Amino acid sequence: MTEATDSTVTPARGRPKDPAKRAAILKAATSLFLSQGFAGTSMDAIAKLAGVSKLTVYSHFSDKETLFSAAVETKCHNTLPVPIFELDRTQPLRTTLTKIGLGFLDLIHSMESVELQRLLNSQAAVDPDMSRLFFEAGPQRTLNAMEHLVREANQAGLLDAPDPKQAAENFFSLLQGCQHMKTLIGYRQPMTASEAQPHAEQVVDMFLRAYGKG
Amino acid sequence: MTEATDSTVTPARGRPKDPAKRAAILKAATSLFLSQGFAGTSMDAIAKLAGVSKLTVYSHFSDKETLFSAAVETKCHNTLPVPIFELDRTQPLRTTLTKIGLGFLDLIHSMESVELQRLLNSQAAVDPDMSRLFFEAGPQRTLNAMEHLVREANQAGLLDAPDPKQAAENFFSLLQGCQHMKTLIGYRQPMTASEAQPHAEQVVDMFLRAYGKG
DNA sequence: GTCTATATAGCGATAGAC
DNA sequence: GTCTATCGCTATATAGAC
Repeated sequence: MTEATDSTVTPARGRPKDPAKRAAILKAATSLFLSQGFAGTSMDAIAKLAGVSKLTVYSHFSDKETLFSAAVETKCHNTLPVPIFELDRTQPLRTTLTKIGLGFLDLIHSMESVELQRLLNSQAAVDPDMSRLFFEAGPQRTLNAMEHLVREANQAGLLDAPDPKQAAENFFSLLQGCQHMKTLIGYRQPMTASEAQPHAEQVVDMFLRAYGKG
Repeated sequence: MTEATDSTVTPARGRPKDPAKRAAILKAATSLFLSQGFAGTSMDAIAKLAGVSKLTVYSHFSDKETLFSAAVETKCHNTLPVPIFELDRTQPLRTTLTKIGLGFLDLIHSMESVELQRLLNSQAAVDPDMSRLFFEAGPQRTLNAMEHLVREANQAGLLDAPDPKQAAENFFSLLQGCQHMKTLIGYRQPMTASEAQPHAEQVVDMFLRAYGKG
């Protein structure tokens, strides 16, 4: 604050403080919080992994909760790329849905997503804001895109789903299945690509049996 | 488990140790672990809630992990009453399925179940055995019973589900829906009875559209 | 066998030197 | 602005009296 180096060319104006250390801290914190949980991660461990001293950590983030929030935010934007949800009328609907399904399975069975959801679950009671952040940045957008696709398919005469929003939820619920719950509680390994294919096909099959234009 | 009460008539012989204190400790531990998590629960808090001293706790359970395991085991036998899965041919299948669905929703949205699953999620990486215990004692039995019912319904000509096991999983996956995930991460309150009714009906509707005969 | 009091260790957060 | 050394607190687990 007392300072100098006023009219220099260097961007180190006023209080340059953080070059890339902040990023290193955030990266280390994210990794540890996801794998060890909130209580299981110490500020010392974060500092050590980031290659800085603990006080440097505190100079960037006032306390552990603040750092935790920042770390989770950086991982909250898991979502399917919107282009997947474009209804391509040159392809059969079944193909489009299967492709969406595979993308979704790949996303939710990534170590990243699994650990993030475990973390949110464990902090659900204490950090409801974080859950809101996550859900609206990720799942909600995916659900909206799917609902939009169902509406288009209805209008195109490809589907007969009276409640598109509900149909979208049902689609992803089926994709999650029991497998995802088993994975979250550690009873099974995340689904592999070769397992995902038949599962997605089976889900699309049921979905079309229920909502397909008959 | 390593107990004795050897060949004496008087229960106070030798080392009677635990009258009902063990039960009190387990009850307190279960309550705290479920609501506060593993790291968030101290042995002091358990002792205080159980109304005994901390050393008494340690005399019954060698360490915190052991107590944790024992506490979780006592809560792992949540399952749907099997009688619900009896196929009553005097009632429409839709009615039976809706009843099962409502029972399932009531179970998984109970505070007890929600907290247990959050706990298992947070300890998934460190306690895989516990997840196995839970899944096989609870969800697996429910799934088996449902699969059996689907098989019966197939034979009775009420359903046309080529893969009964898969159909059973799909049924419960639909019931869980997105709502349950939102509840787990703390984004929504558990589903109430008045919300459960239309949801169950909607699920049964889709299920019968997909697997119903004709 | 059970309780009060305590040893030991680890974590979050801070004070002072470069 | 960054690092080393440390305070204060809490929690697990134990030692000694009734």
